[in-house]
Amino acid sequence: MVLEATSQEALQQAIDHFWETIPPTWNNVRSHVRSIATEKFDISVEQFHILRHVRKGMTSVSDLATIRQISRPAISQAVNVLVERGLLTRHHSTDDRRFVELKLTQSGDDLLNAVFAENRTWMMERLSELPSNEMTCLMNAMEVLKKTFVDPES
Amino acid sequence: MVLEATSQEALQQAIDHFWETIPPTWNNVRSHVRSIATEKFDISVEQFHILRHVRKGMTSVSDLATIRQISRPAISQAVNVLVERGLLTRHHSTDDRRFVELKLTQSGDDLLNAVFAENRTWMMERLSELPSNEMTCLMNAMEVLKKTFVDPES
DNA sequence: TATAATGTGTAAGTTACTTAACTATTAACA
DNA sequence: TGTTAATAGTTAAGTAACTTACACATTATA
Repeated sequence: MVLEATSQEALQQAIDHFWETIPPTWNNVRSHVRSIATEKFDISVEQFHILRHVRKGMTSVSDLATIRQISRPAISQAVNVLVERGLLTRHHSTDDRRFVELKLTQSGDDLLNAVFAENRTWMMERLSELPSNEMTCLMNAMEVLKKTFVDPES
Repeated sequence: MVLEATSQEALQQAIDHFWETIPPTWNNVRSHVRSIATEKFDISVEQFHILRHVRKGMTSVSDLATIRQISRPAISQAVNVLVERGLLTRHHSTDDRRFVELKLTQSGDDLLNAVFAENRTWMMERLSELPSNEMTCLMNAMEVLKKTFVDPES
């Protein structure tokens, strides 16, 4: 026996909840990251995302453009700034010389750590107030969200 | 007896999950909305958010600026475009003539309905595949997220 | 080996944002 | 009550980040 399908009404309600929750949640977290990134380190949120993805192993301009949903030239220009600031290095791949491999410098890595550390403090202040059952619920829901809206594509 | 506090490790893991899930999820949904809004209706995602918030009762430029985290002039300029396109009307409040009350026109309302309808189809395709227990989990988690990152402020 | 495809960068133009300064209206208060 | 301060919004000017179109280098393909 399979689990019964969710009703149309419940689905609609879930979509409403999504719209009331996800955009403002991300907007608030993003805002906090922006204030750290711009005020303390003078980089944009987009530049922060690029550093973050490079550290996660996404080292090509094209991949970054795909995942960030902006054009390759836009990534290239943002990378220019990051290279000029000594946060990132470019060098041509030895396998395929068309590829430019991006790599964090030490200070790029430090900057990322510093931003994440400040953000962690901020988020922990909020998350630590949750009872453990709600935390478990949250963790499971993240997996569900990822499976539903992230993994299927790209 | 109170529920025990979440450990530091679990909190850190929750934050990691958040970063792996919420930004790409919202980015993908936003992307889909953008493709509908720009290709079919020639408005930006920001303009869509303005229409959405006005319909929800947020009728002043200042409130929109606060919730969207952009400057009042930026909202004012976006509203100009929406008024020129006949999607929104401005008129001075009778209570306090400094206030400009924004209101959706019929075609603004229609546009919003059309965008939401297309988005609903897209999201339902994905959400309908979830078993009901995961759906329940998702709904609960949205409440938790909202309480944690949205309601405390603003 | 010529041609197409791919990955990236450059150039020019557009758009959406910012801050500063302005108008109109209301509130505070001596 | 009249003057000053505060608030809501817009206008103006400048900037930053994006876009498309094109160019270049390298690799795959026929």
